[in-house]
Amino acid sequence: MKIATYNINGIKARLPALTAWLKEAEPDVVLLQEIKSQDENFPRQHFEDLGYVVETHGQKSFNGVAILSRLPLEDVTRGLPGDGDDAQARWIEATVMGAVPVRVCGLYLPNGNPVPGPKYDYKLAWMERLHARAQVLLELEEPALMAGDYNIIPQDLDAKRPEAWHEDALALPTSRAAYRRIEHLGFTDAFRVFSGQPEQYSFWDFQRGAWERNDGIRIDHFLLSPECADLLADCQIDAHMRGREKPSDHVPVWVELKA
DNA sequence: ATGACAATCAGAGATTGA
Repeated sequence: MKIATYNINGIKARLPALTAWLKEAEPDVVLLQEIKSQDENFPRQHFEDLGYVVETHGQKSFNGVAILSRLPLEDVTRGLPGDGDDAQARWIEATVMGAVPVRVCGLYLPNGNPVPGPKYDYKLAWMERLHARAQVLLELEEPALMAGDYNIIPQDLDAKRPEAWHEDALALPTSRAAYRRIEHLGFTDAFRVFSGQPEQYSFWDFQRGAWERNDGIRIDHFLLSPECADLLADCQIDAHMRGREKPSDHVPVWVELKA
């Protein structure tokens, strides 16, 4: 089972690039972030014609997450528990019914800039809720993963110019500690299982020729429960997608599970 | 210190992103 995460930065603008990638990469499941679309405007039929079932959790203009799956989905839920007043669409869950069922959570973690301020407070509060949800998932003792745009640069290794990010919400010690606190509950960063190499990024700014200079950061992650990590066969970043026509600023990251 | 780039909504330019 091949499961991918992809911050597409607008479903409407990314339809050609996403469609081409689906046909090339043939993922079974795709967790999408920043669809920037309301549910009723999402091009559902387009993906159904390609063989995917579609579940969305959208909002107008900003944020929004979705799941595309070639396998049946069960028990779909929307919204990260812990704040019924949270109007931002950043979390969707479903169980993928493969040979081994896998609970998948697609997430778009708040950016948090500028620091300090209400946006950073929201980021930290959201990560506290994520920690609580992660604990519940672990207690199930079943294959589960949380994947998406975490807006966290876990280590200096994950940035071309780490010093440029040290005061930023993506890499502040407080941000990194909140991420590690979740990881250390017992989750595995799937990408680092296979590669300790530097210069492996999932995001490059549109500005200043960042892609051409490989001036990137690794902020799109897969965290796997122990039962899911036992199924892990591969994890790769499809960096080449950043060089395509009308690319997103993020590229797909995927895992292969023996499930 | 600022802007550069892109997407959205709207129908110009502000807002958001990382």
